[in-house]
Amino acid sequence: MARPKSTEARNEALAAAGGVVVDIGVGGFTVDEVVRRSGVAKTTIYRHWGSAQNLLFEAVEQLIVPEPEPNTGSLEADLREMGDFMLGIPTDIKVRSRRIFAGLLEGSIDDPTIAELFTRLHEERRRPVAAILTRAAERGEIDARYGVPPDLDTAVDVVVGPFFSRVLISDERLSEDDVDVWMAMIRRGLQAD
Amino acid sequence: MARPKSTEARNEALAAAGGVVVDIGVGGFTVDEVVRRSGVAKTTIYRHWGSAQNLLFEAVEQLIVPEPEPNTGSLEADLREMGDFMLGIPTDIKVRSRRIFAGLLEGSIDDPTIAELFTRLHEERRRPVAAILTRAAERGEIDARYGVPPDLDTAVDVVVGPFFSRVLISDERLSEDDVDVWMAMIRRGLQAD
DNA sequence: TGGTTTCGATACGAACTAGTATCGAAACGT
DNA sequence: ACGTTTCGATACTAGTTCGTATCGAAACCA
Repeated sequence: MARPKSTEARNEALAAAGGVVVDIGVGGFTVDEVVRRSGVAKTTIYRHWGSAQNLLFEAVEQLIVPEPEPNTGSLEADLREMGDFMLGIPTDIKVRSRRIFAGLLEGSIDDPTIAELFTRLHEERRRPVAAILTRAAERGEIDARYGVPPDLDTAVDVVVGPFFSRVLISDERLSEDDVDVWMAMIRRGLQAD
Repeated sequence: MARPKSTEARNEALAAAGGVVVDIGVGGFTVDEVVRRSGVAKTTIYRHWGSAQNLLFEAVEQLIVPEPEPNTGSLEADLREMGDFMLGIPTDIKVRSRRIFAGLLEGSIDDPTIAELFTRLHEERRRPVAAILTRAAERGEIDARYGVPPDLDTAVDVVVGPFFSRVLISDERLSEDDVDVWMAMIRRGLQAD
Protein backbone atom coordinates (compact mmCIF):
# COMPACT_ATOMS: atom_id res chain seq x y z
CA MET A 1 0.00 0.00 0.00
CA ALA A 2 1.32 3.41 -0.91
CA ARG A 3 -1.04 6.19 -1.93
CA PRO A 4 -4.73 5.55 -1.31
CA LYS A 5 -7.32 6.67 -3.85
CA SER A 6 -8.13 10.29 -3.30
CA THR A 7 -11.59 10.66 -1.82
CA GLU A 8 -11.39 14.29 -2.80
CA ALA A 9 -11.07 13.53 -6.49
CA ARG A 10 -13.81 10.94 -6.15
CA ASN A 11 -16.22 13.36 -4.52
CA GLU A 12 -15.52 16.09 -7.04
CA ALA A 13 -16.09 13.75 -9.95
CA LEU A 14 -19.29 12.39 -8.45
CA ALA A 15 -20.62 15.87 -7.73
CA ALA A 16 -19.87 16.94 -11.29
CA ALA A 17 -21.53 13.80 -12.60
CA GLY A 18 -24.65 14.67 -10.64
CA GLY A 19 -24.57 18.12 -12.16
CA VAL A 20 -24.37 16.65 -15.64
CA VAL A 21 -27.41 14.45 -15.00
CA VAL A 22 -29.32 17.45 -13.64
CA ASP A 23 -28.31 19.92 -16.34
CA ILE A 24 -28.11 17.70 -19.40
CA GLY A 25 -29.96 14.56 -18.48
CA VAL A 26 -29.32 10.84 -18.41
CA GLY A 27 -29.40 10.61 -22.18
CA GLY A 28 -26.72 13.20 -22.71
CA PHE A 29 -24.43 12.02 -19.95
CA THR A 30 -20.79 11.73 -21.03
CA VAL A 31 -17.58 11.13 -19.16
CA ASP A 32 -15.86 13.90 -21.07
CA GLU A 33 -18.37 16.39 -19.73
CA VAL A 34 -17.67 15.22 -16.20
CA VAL A 35 -13.96 15.70 -16.89
CA ARG A 36 -14.60 19.21 -18.21
CA ARG A 37 -16.60 20.19 -15.15
CA SER A 38 -14.62 18.54 -12.40
CA GLY A 39 -11.06 18.87 -13.56
CA VAL A 40 -10.58 15.27 -12.53
CA ALA A 41 -8.66 13.29 -15.13
CA LYS A 42 -10.50 10.76 -17.23
CA THR A 43 -7.97 8.16 -16.21
CA THR A 44 -8.82 8.73 -12.57
CA ILE A 45 -12.53 8.38 -13.23
CA TYR A 46 -12.03 5.04 -14.93
CA ARG A 47 -9.80 3.93 -12.09
CA HIS A 48 -12.61 4.69 -9.64
CA TRP A 49 -15.69 3.51 -11.51
CA GLY A 50 -14.44 1.31 -14.33
CA SER A 51 -17.09 2.40 -16.78
CA ALA A 52 -19.21 5.39 -17.65
CA GLN A 53 -22.31 3.45 -16.72
CA ASN A 54 -21.15 2.79 -13.18
CA LEU A 55 -20.49 6.47 -12.67
CA LEU A 56 -23.88 7.38 -14.12
CA PHE A 57 -25.53 4.84 -11.89
CA GLU A 58 -24.02 6.26 -8.72
CA ALA A 59 -24.62 9.83 -9.86
CA VAL A 60 -28.32 9.18 -10.33
CA GLU A 61 -28.56 7.17 -7.16
CA GLN A 62 -27.35 10.05 -5.02
CA LEU A 63 -30.00 12.30 -6.56
CA ILE A 64 -32.84 10.12 -5.34
CA VAL A 65 -33.96 11.80 -2.13
CA PRO A 66 -36.53 10.30 0.22
CA GLU A 67 -39.95 11.90 -0.02
CA PRO A 68 -41.67 13.19 3.11
CA GLU A 69 -44.19 10.83 4.63
CA PRO A 70 -46.85 12.81 6.46
CA ASN A 71 -48.61 11.04 9.35
CA THR A 72 -50.97 13.46 10.99
CA GLY A 73 -53.77 11.07 11.91
CA SER A 74 -56.24 12.09 9.23
CA LEU A 75 -56.37 11.49 5.49
CA GLU A 76 -57.41 15.06 4.83
CA ALA A 77 -54.42 16.55 6.64
CA ASP A 78 -51.97 14.02 5.19
CA LEU A 79 -53.09 14.82 1.67
CA ARG A 80 -53.05 18.55 2.37
CA GLU A 81 -49.51 18.26 3.60
CA MET A 82 -48.42 16.36 0.52
CA GLY A 83 -50.17 18.87 -1.70
CA ASP A 84 -48.50 21.78 0.04
CA PHE A 85 -45.17 20.06 -0.31
CA MET A 86 -45.74 19.69 -4.04
CA LEU A 87 -46.84 23.30 -4.36
CA GLY A 88 -43.76 24.45 -2.50
CA ILE A 89 -41.22 22.79 -4.77
CA PRO A 90 -39.27 25.48 -6.64
CA THR A 91 -39.59 25.59 -10.39
CA ASP A 92 -35.94 24.77 -11.08
CA ILE A 93 -36.18 21.66 -8.94
CA LYS A 94 -39.26 20.61 -10.88
CA VAL A 95 -37.46 21.09 -14.16
CA ARG A 96 -34.59 19.01 -12.86
CA SER A 97 -36.91 16.28 -11.63
CA ARG A 98 -38.65 16.12 -14.96
CA ARG A 99 -35.35 15.81 -16.78
CA ILE A 100 -34.16 13.00 -14.53
CA PHE A 101 -37.51 11.26 -14.75
CA ALA A 102 -37.63 11.45 -18.55
CA GLY A 103 -34.07 10.27 -18.93
CA LEU A 104 -34.57 7.29 -16.65
CA LEU A 105 -37.82 6.33 -18.36
CA GLU A 106 -36.20 6.46 -21.78
CA GLY A 107 -33.03 4.76 -20.62
CA SER A 108 -34.83 1.99 -18.77
CA ILE A 109 -36.29 0.66 -21.99
CA ASP A 110 -33.19 -1.19 -23.10
CA ASP A 111 -30.82 -0.77 -20.17
CA PRO A 112 -31.61 -3.07 -17.22
CA THR A 113 -29.45 -1.14 -14.77
CA ILE A 114 -31.20 2.10 -15.62
CA ALA A 115 -34.50 0.27 -15.34
CA GLU A 116 -33.62 -0.80 -11.82
CA LEU A 117 -32.71 2.76 -10.95
CA PHE A 118 -35.98 3.99 -12.37
CA THR A 119 -37.92 1.42 -10.40
CA ARG A 120 -36.20 2.52 -7.23
CA LEU A 121 -37.06 6.18 -7.88
CA HIS A 122 -40.59 5.19 -8.70
CA GLU A 123 -41.04 3.14 -5.57
CA GLU A 124 -39.73 6.01 -3.51
CA ARG A 125 -42.47 8.18 -4.95
CA ARG A 126 -45.22 5.64 -4.30
CA ARG A 127 -44.17 4.55 -0.84
CA PRO A 128 -45.46 7.51 1.19
CA VAL A 129 -48.74 7.55 -0.72
CA ALA A 130 -49.29 3.87 -0.06
CA ALA A 131 -48.59 4.44 3.65
CA ILE A 132 -51.11 7.27 3.83
CA LEU A 133 -53.80 5.21 2.14
CA THR A 134 -53.17 2.17 4.30
CA ARG A 135 -53.53 4.19 7.47
CA ALA A 136 -56.66 5.91 6.15
CA ALA A 137 -58.16 2.51 5.40
CA GLU A 138 -57.34 1.28 8.89
CA ARG A 139 -59.09 4.31 10.33
CA GLY A 140 -62.09 3.64 8.13
CA GLU A 141 -61.76 6.89 6.20
CA ILE A 142 -61.70 5.07 2.90
CA ASP A 143 -62.88 1.66 1.73
CA ALA A 144 -60.82 -1.00 3.48
CA ARG A 145 -59.90 -2.75 0.25
CA TYR A 146 -57.92 0.29 -0.91
CA GLY A 147 -55.60 -0.12 2.04
CA VAL A 148 -54.07 -3.44 1.03
CA PRO A 149 -52.83 -4.88 -2.25
CA PRO A 150 -53.80 -5.35 -4.95
CA ASP A 151 -56.35 -2.54 -4.83
CA LEU A 152 -53.89 -0.43 -2.89
CA ASP A 153 -51.68 -0.31 -5.96
CA THR A 154 -54.56 0.85 -8.09
CA ALA A 155 -55.48 3.47 -5.52
CA VAL A 156 -51.91 4.73 -5.45
CA ASP A 157 -52.04 5.13 -9.22
CA VAL A 158 -55.24 7.10 -8.88
CA VAL A 159 -53.65 9.40 -6.33
CA VAL A 160 -50.28 10.02 -7.94
CA GLY A 161 -51.40 9.79 -11.58
CA PRO A 162 -52.85 13.28 -11.84
CA PHE A 163 -49.58 14.74 -10.56
CA PHE A 164 -47.56 12.76 -13.07
CA SER A 165 -49.88 13.92 -15.80
CA ARG A 166 -49.74 17.57 -14.85
CA VAL A 167 -46.20 18.09 -13.68
CA LEU A 168 -44.04 15.45 -15.30
CA ILE A 169 -45.82 14.99 -18.61
CA SER A 170 -47.73 18.17 -19.44
CA ASP A 171 -45.01 20.26 -17.82
CA GLU A 172 -47.53 22.74 -16.50
CA ARG A 173 -47.56 24.45 -13.17
CA LEU A 174 -49.52 23.00 -10.30
CA SER A 175 -52.09 25.39 -8.83
CA GLU A 176 -53.88 25.34 -5.49
CA ASP A 177 -57.11 24.67 -7.35
CA ASP A 178 -55.53 21.54 -8.81
CA VAL A 179 -54.72 20.30 -5.33
CA ASP A 180 -58.26 21.06 -4.15
CA VAL A 181 -59.87 19.14 -6.99
CA TRP A 182 -57.40 16.33 -6.50
CA MET A 183 -58.18 16.07 -2.78
CA ALA A 184 -61.91 16.10 -3.36
CA MET A 185 -61.51 13.35 -5.93
CA ILE A 186 -59.65 11.14 -3.53
CA ARG A 187 -61.94 11.79 -0.61
CA ARG A 188 -65.09 11.01 -2.52
CA GLY A 189 -63.68 8.53 -4.97
CA LEU A 190 -62.14 6.16 -2.48
CA GLN A 191 -65.00 6.17 -0.02
CA ALA A 192 -66.77 2.96 0.84
CA ASP A 193 -69.94 2.38 -1.15
CA MET B 1 -38.12 17.37 -65.64
CA ALA B 2 -36.77 13.94 -66.21
CA ARG B 3 -37.08 11.28 -63.54
CA PRO B 4 -39.37 12.11 -60.62
CA LYS B 5 -38.43 11.13 -57.09
CA SER B 6 -39.38 7.55 -56.46
CA THR B 7 -42.38 7.37 -54.16
CA GLU B 8 -41.49 3.73 -53.70
CA ALA B 9 -38.09 4.49 -52.21
CA ARG B 10 -39.65 7.22 -50.12
CA ASN B 11 -42.31 4.92 -48.70
CA GLU B 12 -39.85 2.16 -47.95
CA ALA B 13 -37.53 4.53 -46.14
CA LEU B 14 -40.35 6.06 -44.16
CA ALA B 15 -41.72 2.66 -43.18
CA ALA B 16 -38.27 1.54 -42.07
CA ALA B 17 -37.85 4.77 -40.11
CA GLY B 18 -41.11 4.08 -38.31
CA GLY B 19 -39.82 0.63 -37.48
CA VAL B 20 -36.65 2.08 -36.03
CA VAL B 21 -38.65 4.43 -33.81
CA VAL B 22 -40.83 1.55 -32.67
CA ASP B 23 -38.04 -0.97 -32.11
CA ILE B 24 -35.20 1.22 -30.88
CA GLY B 25 -36.85 4.47 -29.87
CA VAL B 26 -36.52 8.14 -30.65
CA GLY B 27 -33.28 8.37 -28.72
CA GLY B 28 -31.56 5.65 -30.70
CA PHE B 29 -32.81 6.71 -34.08
CA THR B 30 -30.09 6.80 -36.75
CA VAL B 31 -30.14 7.22 -40.50
CA ASP B 32 -27.70 4.36 -40.92
CA GLU B 33 -30.17 2.03 -39.26
CA VAL B 34 -32.88 3.14 -41.66
CA VAL B 35 -30.49 2.47 -44.53
CA ARG B 36 -29.74 -0.99 -43.18
CA ARG B 37 -33.41 -1.87 -42.85
CA SER B 38 -34.82 -0.32 -45.99
CA GLY B 39 -32.08 -0.86 -48.53
CA VAL B 40 -32.64 2.72 -49.62
CA ALA B 41 -29.38 4.58 -50.14
CA LYS B 42 -28.37 7.21 -47.63
CA THR B 43 -27.97 9.69 -50.46
CA THR B 44 -31.57 9.16 -51.45
CA ILE B 45 -32.80 9.70 -47.92
CA TYR B 46 -30.99 13.00 -47.66
CA ARG B 47 -32.36 14.02 -51.06
CA HIS B 48 -35.87 13.40 -49.77
CA TRP B 49 -35.71 14.73 -46.23
CA GLY B 50 -32.61 16.88 -46.06
CA SER B 51 -31.78 15.95 -42.49
CA ALA B 52 -32.08 13.08 -40.08
CA GLN B 53 -34.36 15.15 -37.90
CA ASN B 54 -36.88 15.76 -40.67
CA LEU B 55 -37.09 12.04 -41.31
CA LEU B 56 -37.50 11.31 -37.62
CA PHE B 57 -40.18 13.95 -37.37
CA GLU B 58 -42.25 12.46 -40.16
CA ALA B 59 -41.67 8.92 -38.93
CA VAL B 60 -43.03 9.74 -35.50
CA GLU B 61 -45.87 11.80 -36.93
CA GLN B 62 -47.22 8.87 -38.92
CA LEU B 63 -47.23 6.74 -35.77
CA ILE B 64 -49.62 9.06 -33.95
CA VAL B 65 -53.02 7.50 -34.45
CA PRO B 66 -56.25 9.24 -33.50
CA GLU B 67 -57.87 7.90 -30.34
CA PRO B 68 -61.51 6.82 -30.37
CA GLU B 69 -63.95 9.35 -29.04
CA PRO B 70 -66.94 7.55 -27.58
CA ASN B 71 -70.21 9.47 -27.52
CA THR B 72 -72.92 7.19 -26.19
CA GLY B 73 -74.97 9.72 -24.28
CA SER B 74 -73.90 8.75 -20.77
CA LEU B 75 -70.68 9.26 -18.85
CA GLU B 76 -70.78 5.74 -17.52
CA ALA B 77 -70.95 4.17 -20.98
CA ASP B 78 -68.39 6.54 -22.48
CA LEU B 79 -65.90 5.69 -19.75
CA ARG B 80 -66.64 2.01 -20.03
CA GLU B 81 -65.97 2.16 -23.74
CA MET B 82 -62.67 3.93 -23.22
CA GLY B 83 -61.72 1.44 -20.54
CA ASP B 84 -62.54 -1.49 -22.76
CA PHE B 85 -60.51 0.07 -25.54
CA MET B 86 -57.52 0.38 -23.21
CA LEU B 87 -57.95 -3.19 -22.00
CA GLY B 88 -58.11 -4.41 -25.59
CA ILE B 89 -54.82 -2.94 -26.71
CA PRO B 90 -52.36 -5.78 -27.40
CA THR B 91 -49.24 -5.96 -25.29
CA ASP B 92 -46.83 -5.31 -28.14
CA ILE B 93 -48.67 -2.13 -29.06
CA LYS B 94 -48.46 -1.00 -25.46
CA VAL B 95 -44.74 -1.64 -25.39
CA ARG B 96 -44.35 0.35 -28.56
CA SER B 97 -46.44 3.21 -27.23
CA ARG B 98 -44.41 3.35 -24.09
CA ARG B 99 -41.19 3.45 -26.05
CA ILE B 100 -42.40 6.27 -28.29
CA PHE B 101 -43.79 8.14 -25.32
CA ALA B 102 -40.55 7.88 -23.35
CA GLY B 103 -38.43 8.89 -26.31
CA LEU B 104 -40.53 11.93 -27.06
CA LEU B 105 -40.60 12.99 -23.42
CA GLU B 106 -36.85 12.73 -23.13
CA GLY B 107 -36.23 14.32 -26.52
CA SER B 108 -38.61 17.19 -25.94
CA ILE B 109 -36.51 18.53 -23.11
CA ASP B 110 -33.92 20.21 -25.30
CA ASP B 111 -35.28 19.73 -28.82
CA PRO B 112 -38.15 22.12 -29.68
CA THR B 113 -39.28 20.14 -32.72
CA ILE B 114 -39.55 16.98 -30.66
CA ALA B 115 -41.35 18.99 -28.00
CA GLU B 116 -43.93 20.06 -30.56
CA LEU B 117 -44.38 16.48 -31.64
CA PHE B 118 -44.80 15.38 -28.05
CA THR B 119 -47.37 18.10 -27.43
CA ARG B 120 -49.33 16.96 -30.46
CA LEU B 121 -49.35 13.35 -29.25
CA HIS B 122 -50.31 14.49 -25.80
CA GLU B 123 -53.18 16.66 -27.02
CA GLU B 124 -54.45 13.77 -29.08
CA ARG B 125 -54.66 11.70 -25.91
CA ARG B 126 -56.43 14.38 -23.92
CA ARG B 127 -58.90 15.49 -26.56
CA PRO B 128 -61.43 12.63 -26.36
CA VAL B 129 -61.39 12.69 -22.56
CA ALA B 130 -62.07 16.41 -22.51
CA ALA B 131 -64.96 15.91 -24.92
CA ILE B 132 -66.49 13.20 -22.73
CA LEU B 133 -66.23 15.33 -19.61
CA THR B 134 -67.68 18.40 -21.30
CA ARG B 135 -70.72 16.48 -22.49
CA ALA B 136 -71.16 14.87 -19.08
CA ALA B 137 -71.09 18.30 -17.48
CA GLU B 138 -73.68 19.59 -19.94
CA ARG B 139 -75.95 16.69 -19.02
CA GLY B 140 -75.46 17.42 -15.35
CA GLU B 141 -73.74 14.10 -14.63
CA ILE B 142 -70.77 15.84 -13.09
CA ASP B 143 -70.18 19.25 -11.59
CA ALA B 144 -70.57 21.88 -14.32
CA ARG B 145 -67.22 23.49 -13.58
CA TYR B 146 -65.38 20.35 -14.66
CA GLY B 147 -66.80 20.75 -18.15
CA VAL B 148 -65.03 23.96 -19.07
CA PRO B 149 -61.49 25.25 -18.59
CA PRO B 150 -59.61 25.73 -16.43
CA ASP B 151 -61.06 23.02 -14.18
CA LEU B 152 -61.64 20.85 -17.22
CA ASP B 153 -57.89 20.55 -17.64
CA THR B 154 -57.50 19.48 -14.05
CA ALA B 155 -60.31 16.96 -14.44
CA VAL B 156 -58.67 15.53 -17.55
CA ASP B 157 -55.46 15.07 -15.59
CA VAL B 158 -57.41 13.26 -12.91
CA VAL B 159 -58.97 10.94 -15.49
CA VAL B 160 -55.93 10.14 -17.63
CA GLY B 161 -53.31 10.34 -14.87
CA PRO B 162 -53.95 6.90 -13.38
CA PHE B 163 -53.53 5.33 -16.82
CA PHE B 164 -50.28 7.17 -17.42
CA SER B 165 -49.07 6.05 -14.03
CA ARG B 166 -50.00 2.43 -14.50
CA VAL B 167 -49.30 1.77 -18.16
CA LEU B 168 -46.72 4.28 -19.31
CA ILE B 169 -44.69 4.73 -16.16
CA SER B 170 -45.04 1.63 -13.99
CA ASP B 171 -45.19 -0.56 -17.08
CA GLU B 172 -47.69 -2.87 -15.47
CA ARG B 173 -50.68 -4.51 -17.02
CA LEU B 174 -54.06 -2.91 -16.79
CA SER B 175 -56.69 -5.15 -15.21
CA GLU B 176 -60.46 -4.95 -15.30
CA ASP B 177 -60.41 -4.18 -11.60
CA ASP B 178 -58.25 -1.17 -12.32
CA VAL B 179 -60.82 0.12 -14.77
CA ASP B 180 -63.62 -0.46 -12.27
CA VAL B 181 -61.85 1.46 -9.52
CA TRP B 182 -60.98 4.17 -11.98
CA MET B 183 -64.57 4.54 -13.13
CA ALA B 184 -65.91 4.67 -9.59
CA MET B 185 -63.36 7.33 -8.75
CA ILE B 186 -64.41 9.53 -11.60
CA ARG B 187 -68.11 9.05 -11.03
CA ARG B 188 -67.96 9.92 -7.36
CA GLY B 189 -65.03 12.28 -7.44
CA LEU B 190 -66.33 14.64 -10.07
CA GLN B 191 -69.89 14.81 -8.77
CA ALA B 192 -71.38 18.11 -7.73
CA ASP B 193 -71.15 18.77 -4.03
C1' DT C 1 13.65 8.81 3.00
C1' DG C 2 12.43 5.30 -0.29
C1' DG C 3 9.20 2.69 -2.83
C1' DT C 4 4.69 2.32 -4.50
C1' DT C 5 0.58 4.02 -6.25
C1' DT C 6 -2.51 7.61 -7.65
C1' DC C 7 -2.79 11.95 -9.85
C1' DG C 8 -3.50 15.04 -14.05
C1' DA C 9 -2.35 15.63 -18.86
C1' DT C 10 -2.14 14.25 -23.38
C1' DA C 11 -2.48 11.30 -26.93
C1' DC C 12 -4.43 7.57 -29.08
C1' DG C 13 -7.53 3.71 -31.09
C1' DA C 14 -11.93 1.97 -32.13
C1' DA C 15 -16.60 2.62 -32.98
C1' DC C 16 -20.40 5.30 -34.36
C1' DT C 17 -22.96 9.23 -36.53
C1' DA C 18 -24.42 13.23 -39.69
C1' DG C 19 -23.90 14.68 -43.89
C1' DT C 20 -21.30 15.19 -48.54
C1' DA C 21 -18.90 13.71 -52.83
C1' DT C 22 -18.56 10.82 -56.64
C1' DC C 23 -19.98 7.66 -60.17
C1' DG C 24 -22.02 4.28 -63.23
C1' DA C 25 -26.62 2.55 -64.06
C1' DA C 26 -31.30 2.92 -64.51
C1' DA C 27 -35.67 5.28 -65.13
C1' DC C 28 -38.52 8.77 -66.70
C1' DG C 29 -40.40 12.77 -69.64
C1' DT C 30 -40.57 14.65 -74.08
C1' DA D 1 -34.14 7.88 -78.74
C1' DC D 2 -32.13 11.49 -76.09
C1' DG D 3 -31.17 14.27 -72.21
C1' DT D 4 -31.98 14.93 -67.48
C1' DT D 5 -32.46 13.40 -62.96
C1' DT D 6 -32.77 9.96 -59.41
C1' DC D 7 -31.07 5.66 -57.92
C1' DG D 8 -27.82 2.61 -55.16
C1' DA D 9 -23.07 1.95 -53.79
C1' DT D 10 -18.99 3.36 -51.87
C1' DA D 11 -15.93 6.30 -49.89
C1' DC D 12 -15.01 10.12 -47.34
C1' DT D 13 -14.80 14.20 -43.81
C1' DA D 14 -15.65 15.79 -39.42
C1' DG D 15 -17.19 15.30 -34.94
C1' DT D 16 -18.26 12.63 -30.77
C1' DT D 17 -17.73 9.06 -27.40
C1' DC D 18 -15.77 5.18 -24.67
C1' DG D 19 -11.96 3.35 -22.98
C1' DT D 20 -6.73 2.61 -22.88
C1' DA D 21 -1.78 3.83 -22.99
C1' DT D 22 1.87 6.56 -21.46
C1' DC D 23 4.44 9.57 -18.44
C1' DG D 24 6.28 12.86 -15.18
C1' DA D 25 4.85 14.71 -10.77
C1' DA D 26 2.94 14.39 -6.45
C1' DA D 27 1.19 12.11 -2.35
C1' DC D 28 1.15 8.62 0.91
C1' DC D 29 2.70 4.49 3.93
C1' DA D 30 6.33 2.23 6.25
